[in-house]
Amino acid sequence: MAAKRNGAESKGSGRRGASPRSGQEPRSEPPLSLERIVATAVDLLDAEGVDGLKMRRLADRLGSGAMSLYWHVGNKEEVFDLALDSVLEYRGPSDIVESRDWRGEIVHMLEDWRASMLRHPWTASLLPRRALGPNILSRLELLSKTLSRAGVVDADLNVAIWSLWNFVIGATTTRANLDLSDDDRAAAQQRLTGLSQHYPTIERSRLLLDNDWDGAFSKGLDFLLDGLAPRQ
Amino acid sequence: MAAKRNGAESKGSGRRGASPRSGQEPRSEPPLSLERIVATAVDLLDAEGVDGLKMRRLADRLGSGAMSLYWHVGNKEEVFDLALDSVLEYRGPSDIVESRDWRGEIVHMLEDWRASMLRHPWTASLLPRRALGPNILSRLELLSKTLSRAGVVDADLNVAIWSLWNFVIGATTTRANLDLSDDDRAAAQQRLTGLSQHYPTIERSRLLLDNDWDGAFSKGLDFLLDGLAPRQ
DNA sequence: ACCTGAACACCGTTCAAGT
DNA sequence: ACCTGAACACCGTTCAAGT
Repeated sequence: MAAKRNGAESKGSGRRGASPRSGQEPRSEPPLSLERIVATAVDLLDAEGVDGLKMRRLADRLGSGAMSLYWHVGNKEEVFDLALDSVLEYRGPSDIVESRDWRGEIVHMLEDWRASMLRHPWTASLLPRRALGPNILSRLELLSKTLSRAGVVDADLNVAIWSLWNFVIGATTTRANLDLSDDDRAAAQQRLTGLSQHYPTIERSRLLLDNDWDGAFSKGLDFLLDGLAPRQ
Repeated sequence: MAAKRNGAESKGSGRRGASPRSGQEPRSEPPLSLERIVATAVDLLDAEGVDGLKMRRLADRLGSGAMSLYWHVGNKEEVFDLALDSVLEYRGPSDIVESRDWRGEIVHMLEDWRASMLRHPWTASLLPRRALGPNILSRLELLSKTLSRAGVVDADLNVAIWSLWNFVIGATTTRANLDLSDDDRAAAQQRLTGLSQHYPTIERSRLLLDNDWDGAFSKGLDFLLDGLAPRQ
């Protein structure tokens, strides 16, 4: 309820706070800033996962008191939102002017999307439950534009986008979580072979042991694109 | 690490009837049991969401001391696992003998899957991050069998299953979470229209306002199936 | 075998206060 | 404007102990 913080907008590009004499203090910690907080949060999440991000630990890494964060940030949820979006910035060509190969473009965009998420596995748990930040929206916009230009009619556009979104989200969350713990995999294998009479088909196809995630993603994406916009 | 509990198997099918609406009126609580714990956990999750499940609160509803749960259950994670799987029991025809319409069967299975999850929105956050219980595996087995019978060659089987899995997971998590908070939706709309020059395409297609989730799911599923196994 | 209260080790956040 | 320590209200879980 405190009337203090209101920077919930993330200030768009941030960046304005460049101290005139910046770069003078290699020794001591630079002052707190939204940018530093977000960047450090990403590091922490990379290192310790979703459950590893605690406000006190984050403050520790920043060399500040735990409560100092709350001047820059409303609460922990906001840290999640900002970290998530910051990691999903699209660095590919922001616009494709002459897209002869629209399908290749889409495949590239989605594989980049997936790769960005797998580089930071915690995004898989967060993305589906959080608000969409500007970088995420940019990706959707570009995807949308490319599909539209590729000839997908307006009536099918949203279905196409959500289908691709679903595919990426599902693939990354599954990949990030099923793969993370080897002991779980081993246990699952044990259980499956033990109960192979109950699940003969998926046992035979080695569904849970198949770890060609990359191949499954690109092949599945191909199938989906075949359905969405068959090559003429 | 205590050597006590080991009933991690969930005892097969969970959740059979018993006192339907016996909240906490009668003073004579039945004794604690895994089944009661899981069923009550589901109720609690339905009512309060993932964050609403606390061991103390769960014990309250069961009319027991908070620590009593730990005799039946290893920890909170296990409660999540058991609740999740118990809710995903498939009640459809457990086997399709003469499946003329395999495609219809698959659509039915997946729409039932989605419906089961949306009836308990918290499953959307849990399913991708947890171990696969027997009911989930049964669904995968049946799906696998049907696809195989439909003529999907073994080499494509795993890709097909994971693609459909991805689609269902992505669709339900997105639906459950984006739809949950109306204020978020309003905020997103505001932001989007305010920044419509940045995201003209998705603004024009009203991507974030389109709430025909059911239609998007079945249409998208149709597209995906077209790609996976084109009707001859 | 089953259940329990007290207690520990946290964690997010409020508050009153410093500069 | 920015930062802080002390303190509060939790929460999962251990433990020693009850029946």
